[in-house]
Amino acid sequence: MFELPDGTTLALSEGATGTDAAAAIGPGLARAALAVKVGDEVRDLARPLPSDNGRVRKLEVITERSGARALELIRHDTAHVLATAVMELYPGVKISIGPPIEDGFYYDFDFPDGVTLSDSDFERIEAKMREHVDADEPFVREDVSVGDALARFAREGQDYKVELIEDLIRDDGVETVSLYTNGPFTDLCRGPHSPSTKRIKAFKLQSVAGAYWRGDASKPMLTRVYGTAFFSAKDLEEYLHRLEQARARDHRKLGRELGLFMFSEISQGAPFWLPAGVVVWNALTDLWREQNRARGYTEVRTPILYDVELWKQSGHWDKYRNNMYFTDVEGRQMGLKPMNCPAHVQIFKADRRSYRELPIRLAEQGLVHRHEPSGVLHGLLRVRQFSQDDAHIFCTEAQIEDEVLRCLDLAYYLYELLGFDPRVELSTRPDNRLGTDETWDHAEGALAGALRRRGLEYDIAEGEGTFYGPKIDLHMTDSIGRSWQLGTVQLDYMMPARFELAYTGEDNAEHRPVMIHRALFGSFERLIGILTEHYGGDFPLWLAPVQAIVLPIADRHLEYGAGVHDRLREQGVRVELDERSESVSKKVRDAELRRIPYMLVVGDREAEGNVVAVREHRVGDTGTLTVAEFAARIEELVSTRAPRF
RNA sequence: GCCGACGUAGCUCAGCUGGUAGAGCACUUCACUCGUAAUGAAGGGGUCCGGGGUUCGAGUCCCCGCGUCGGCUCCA
Repeated sequence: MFELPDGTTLALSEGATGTDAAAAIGPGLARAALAVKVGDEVRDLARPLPSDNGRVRKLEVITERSGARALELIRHDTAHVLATAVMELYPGVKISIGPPIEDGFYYDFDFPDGVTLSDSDFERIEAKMREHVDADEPFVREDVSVGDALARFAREGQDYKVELIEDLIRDDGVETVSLYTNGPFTDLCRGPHSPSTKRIKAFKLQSVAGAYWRGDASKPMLTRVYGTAFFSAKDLEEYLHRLEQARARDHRKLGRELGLFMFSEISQGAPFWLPAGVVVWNALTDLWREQNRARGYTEVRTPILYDVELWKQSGHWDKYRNNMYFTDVEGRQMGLKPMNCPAHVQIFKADRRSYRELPIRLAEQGLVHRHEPSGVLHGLLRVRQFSQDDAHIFCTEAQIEDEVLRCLDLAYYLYELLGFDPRVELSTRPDNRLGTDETWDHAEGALAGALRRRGLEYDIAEGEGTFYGPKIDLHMTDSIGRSWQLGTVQLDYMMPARFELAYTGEDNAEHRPVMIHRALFGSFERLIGILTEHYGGDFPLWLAPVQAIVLPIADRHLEYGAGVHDRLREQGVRVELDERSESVSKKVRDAELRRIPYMLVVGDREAEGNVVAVREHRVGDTGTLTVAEFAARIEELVSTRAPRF
């Protein structure tokens, strides 16, 4: 017995297939069917349904309308068709794996020596793929013994498939594997697939990239082809259009257009902050400083260059040396700090500490240098030199959960202000770790407890904690869907031990404090990158590099305009005056393109009435105000850090 | 770091199979003095990423660097 989504039940004879089920429900559904979902498992239509063993199981027929599940099916189909075409066009190519992924699929190939692929080859490959789609070739599943499968792929020289099967035998003890054949192509594949290639209505190859076999940098590099597929050309077009629009929000493009920052070959991975970018930075610094002060942090500043002895003691020499920069100073080896923690530890150690002082919360806009591999640099989001909104909290074991909760409160205060909705991750003990299980139990419990008290939903990243403690990470997504870590709250038992930190307890005995490492913006660089994309360049007034621009209509209005400009500047408004002898339309257009929130048009009427005509960015004319009224409005929006004007 | 693509004026880009560089925007000057997304004209501006090589001749072909982009790996 099967229960259908509408709650009705369906009885089928033993051995009935997915096709039979769809047909039993209705002929239209049978035609539209791509696969069936029984329980949580999606299966080929042609396969007999699993025996119900007398239980009622949920059954759903997957069609084009089934959303992500259906798209995943035909994207996986398309990956097979891609491999089919590549095998035909490039004899001797070895295939590896080709799964569906978010928004598309990929297939990894190992081309014969001397053969490379570029996107200029896509047209030819797509044409060949189209032939197979048009040919309406069924996907035929066949379950074979691992012996037969191994023999087959070994004979064909498909080494990667052989390796995959050998691993399946070794790790999972499988005795049979499934093969799927479409047209001339047979692949080792778990399935499921739709009935035939004809179900792929629209597809496109998108990019080619290198990818290590099994994601292991010591293994051969394969050629990965990315593509996507949809049920209609219209859906594909819309998707490509969305991608294009997302690229318009790219912070690297906006950063140049808005004069926020620049890069130079002469210092790879290190942003040059331009005047407009510094305004944004400083506005964020004001927020950071204000909130730190309000929440019991004290601000410090520490050096960036230290004797390597410090890094040996902290463990960075062992664990992080490859990412650090070193230099010789009069024969002494020095290293630039990649993190601020050992510096803050020095401050903690500089005095005898009492339990009465704890928690001690040291905050710093700390400039750190990390030697990131050149291939991973990415605008402001991955750089080699950056300023963290760092803080280290030295506290007792008993204070941990409250302190972590305070960190989360601050994080969410900031994130809500910025309009962020982060993904939260709790990373637990890794295999390679310091400390006892009891310590880890307590540490993980404290983090989870704080998350629970805050009512946050979170993913658990098993084993992804640092070797010195578990952590909570807050992630945001950029304009092209990549996830970046902004905030982090980490518990650390190791650093206090390595530096023999101690405080005198109520019992007059020495105790070891616990350290909490905490950065909520992550870094100002990454934050501004994400913020730029988040706002699409339209910064809220409190962050906008230029908040208003005065646009005189004709040269004879320059004097009045200059007066308006000066009065606003005295009120603390970041204001400019467009003195060019251009048309109003031109001045408005340029101000709109610069995303300036307010344009103040002044002509005869305004000069006469001692007012300004206010045009709001992306809104248009909003009427006339006196300069004082306008300044008050700005002041209100800035002081409340209003999300949008 | 690895794989691939790319690198032409400040920006965005054109430059067929080799015959010593071009557009739009921006900039400067002049004219226009304008009421809410481009007024017109003239002008200036380029070691074609750098270094080798092939060739009578290289922006164009080859090699080596550097950088950027997309992935992969990495990411306190």
